Order: sequence, then structure tokens, then C-alpha cells
Amino acid sequence: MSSMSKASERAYREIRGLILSGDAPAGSPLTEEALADIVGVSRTPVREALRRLESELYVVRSDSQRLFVAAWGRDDLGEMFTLRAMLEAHAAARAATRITLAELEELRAVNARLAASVVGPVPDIAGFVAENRRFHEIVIAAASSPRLSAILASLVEQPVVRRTAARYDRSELARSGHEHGELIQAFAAQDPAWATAVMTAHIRRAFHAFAAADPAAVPAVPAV
Amino acid sequence: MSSMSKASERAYREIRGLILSGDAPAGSPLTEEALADIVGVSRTPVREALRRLESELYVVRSDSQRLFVAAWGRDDLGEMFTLRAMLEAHAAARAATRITLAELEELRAVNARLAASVVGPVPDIAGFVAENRRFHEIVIAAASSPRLSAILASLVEQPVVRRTAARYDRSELARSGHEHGELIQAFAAQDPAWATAVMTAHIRRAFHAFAAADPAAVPAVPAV
DNA sequence: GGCGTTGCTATTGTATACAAATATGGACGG
DNA sequence: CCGTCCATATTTGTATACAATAGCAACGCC
Repeated sequence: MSSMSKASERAYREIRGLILSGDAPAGSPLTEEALADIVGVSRTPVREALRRLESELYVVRSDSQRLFVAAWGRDDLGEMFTLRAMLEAHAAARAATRITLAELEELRAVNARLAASVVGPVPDIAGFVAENRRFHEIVIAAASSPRLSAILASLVEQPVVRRTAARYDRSELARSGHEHGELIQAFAAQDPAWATAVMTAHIRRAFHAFAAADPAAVPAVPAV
Repeated sequence: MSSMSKASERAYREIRGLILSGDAPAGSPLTEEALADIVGVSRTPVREALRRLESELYVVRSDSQRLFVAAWGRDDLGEMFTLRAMLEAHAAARAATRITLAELEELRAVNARLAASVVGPVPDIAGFVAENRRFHEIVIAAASSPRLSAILASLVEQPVVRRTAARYDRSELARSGHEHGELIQAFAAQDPAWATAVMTAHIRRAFHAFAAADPAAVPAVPAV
């Protein structure tokens, strides 16, 4: 997805990192020059990064043009998962009739590795997250809808996925693998309705696992 | 939505205009400098405009970094309407339980003007389109989901709406008004399921009216 | 003392210069 | 005749300088 060049990409990642790590708390102002100093590039790539972060709602723009770290509340998180469930389910439906044998094989391979990452004495969360991400990427690609891909790219918050996975116990992680397996079956059967249902359940379960483990979520913050 | 400043905004509108009018045909290359000359601003705002147009899929980026006018085919159009139907239906569902009395009143007023614009001897298409746009904007705003708003903003192609409306005969235009009326009833009853169904039908009918009247749509173009 | 006004400062917006990367075209060798 | 490689030109990426605009505080006026 990322088409940005070195400095812009670096600025994007670093600024996003500041926000997600909490170093730049919700509601705090962001100035281009300060960020440029931190990242070590000029304002130009910082501006591009900020526009992207704005379009992904990591930052919001005040009445006139000043940027602040966005405050995501519980509701926002729920809405994000709802949209993801809707759109990824749609992606799964499209994929069901469009996926190639090669992609199907890769899904199986990815899911095998994913399953393997949770059988050891201590689950390999990083491995799980990476394979999980890959799995969903393949499904979205198989849907062959550039528009859908673009929307989902800005919706699938990897950090959220990571936090979610970290809160799964081993049986929940394994269950993700089983759900992926059923999705693969739905694809093999080329059954869009089945794929839709499995994907919807998969994501909504992830949401509730997250919400249950993280009851406080992110509190609201004075409006900007 | 538009937060861009004068020159950037102008560049965005003008370049989009070039694309939608066909002056910049699908597949043709876009260079920043040439566009800067045309618009009469420097490359900097042009770059910002292009990034936005890229995120909205008006332009695509080649293997390395050169931009081309995107080619939307029939499938893309169908997918766009499908996504819109899904997401606006979701917006309607949320709006059903969140809309304020004031917003409801405004919807009624807007829809009254919309209905009025098609009763004369010759339908006022421009007026219809404007009120229709406003109607949908209010619904989306009432949904209170910044994320959904952002996604739909880049999905609701006003030009497509305009072309669609231009192909409606009077009875179809009137029918849009009636569907809006039923949506208002669903809101008044605070019934999300009803609102979902009405909105879905409304948009899918628009799609088929468009597809039926425009059988050729846009042909594919050599991949970039 | 409240409140608008003025001037200063901080921040964003735009233009331009330069650097890096990529395509293009022609000479050369096979 | 075809492909390869190099030189050149075109295009994008980044930095910096400058302009415009918005916030802020001190000051004076009523």
C-alpha cells in the first residue's frame, strides 16, 4: 500500500508511533516543525505524513488548520470493528467466487504457520499477528476491489489487532485458526454467504474479546 | 470535509474536473509540473491535491511513482454502488436512533424542496441534485460516525449522482422523493432495520437506473 | 473594571531550488 | 535486426525561504 518515499514513510511511521505509544497523548497539539525536528526530516514530508494520518483519523484538524492527536473513545472502537466486520465480510463474499487456487493454497500455508505459532509452551504472539495479518491481506486481495482494499487499509489498525491478540489466551488464538480454516472451506466451496457469515463472526468475536479484556478503553477527551 | 487551503483546494477541483470531463482521458499520464502550469499554482499544492485524488482512486500510481488517470470499468462502478449501499444503509441505521428533531425537520424541508424541483414542466435537475446531496449529507451527519463520514465522502461521487439523475425521467425523480419520505418515517419511528432496508433499496435502484441507461459505461484501458 | 484593538509571535500555506531516481533515446556490439 | 548499455532528459522527492493567517497578550479606551 505504502507508496510514499523514504522520508515521508519514515515520518508517517514515526508520528503514528508517537500517537499509538501514547507519547503524544490524545488532544495534544502537533506542529509540523516540532515533528520535523523529532523525525529528522524537513516539514515537507511531515506534511504529507500528517495529511495521511488525518485521512486515517489519527489526527484531527481544529477550526483552523491546527492539528491535534485524535481521541478515540469506546464508541469509535466499536464502530471501527463494525465497519471492519461489514467490509471484510463483503471482501470474503467477493473472494469466495474470485479466489485462485494459488491464493487458496497460500491461505492454507499461512494458516498452518499461524496455528503452529500457538502450540509451543509459550504462544508466539508476534508470529501469530504477522500470519493473521497476511491471511486477511490475501482475502482482501482476492476480493479484487481496489476501492475496498483502500478503505480497509485505513481501517485495519494493526496496533489494535496486536493488542487484541495479546489478550487472547491460547484457546482463543487456536479458535482464530479454526475460523480461518472454516473460511478456507467456504472459499473452496465458493460459497459467498458462508464466507460472509464466517468472516463476520470472526471479526465480531475479536471485537468482544478485545472489549471484554479492555473495559476502560480510551476515555473521551475535551473536544478540540 | 475539505480542509485544504485556497491553492490546494483549487488544484484539487481543477484536476478532478479535468479527469471527470474527460479532458484527461483514462490512462493518460499526469505530471506535477504540467498540472501546476495549468492550474496556475506551484507544484506543492498540486502534490497535495494528487495525493488526495490518489486516495480517492481518481488517479493511480505506476510501478514507480508516476501518476495516471485511473480507468473505472463497469465492475468498479457496480462495486462502488454496492459499497455505498452497504455503508449508507449502515449510516441510516445509526441515524435512526441518533437523529435530532431539528435534523428530522431539516430532512423534511430538504425533501419538500427536492419534490418541488421536479413538478414543473421541465424538471430542475440541478436543484434536484443539490437537494438530494444535502439530504444524504444530513443522514450521514446524523449517524455521528466520523470514520463512516470520511469513507462515504470519498465514495459518493457527485458526478455519478448527477449523471444518474440526468437519466431519470420525471416519475423516477418523484420516486426518489417518496423513498426519502419513507426514510424520514423510519427515522421518526426510530427503526434502524426499516431505515436500513429503505436506504439499501434507494441506492440499489439508483444503481440500476444508472446501469440500464448507460449500458456501455467506461471501457477498460490498458493497465498502467 | 470590562472589552475591543493593535501589534507581535507562532504556525500553516506556497513557491522555488536542488537532489535523487527513473525513463528515454541512441550508439554500439552481437 | 535485436538487444544492451550508457548519457541525457524528465520527473518525482526533499529542503528551505518566504508569505499569509491565526492566536495571544499587552495596552488603551470607554
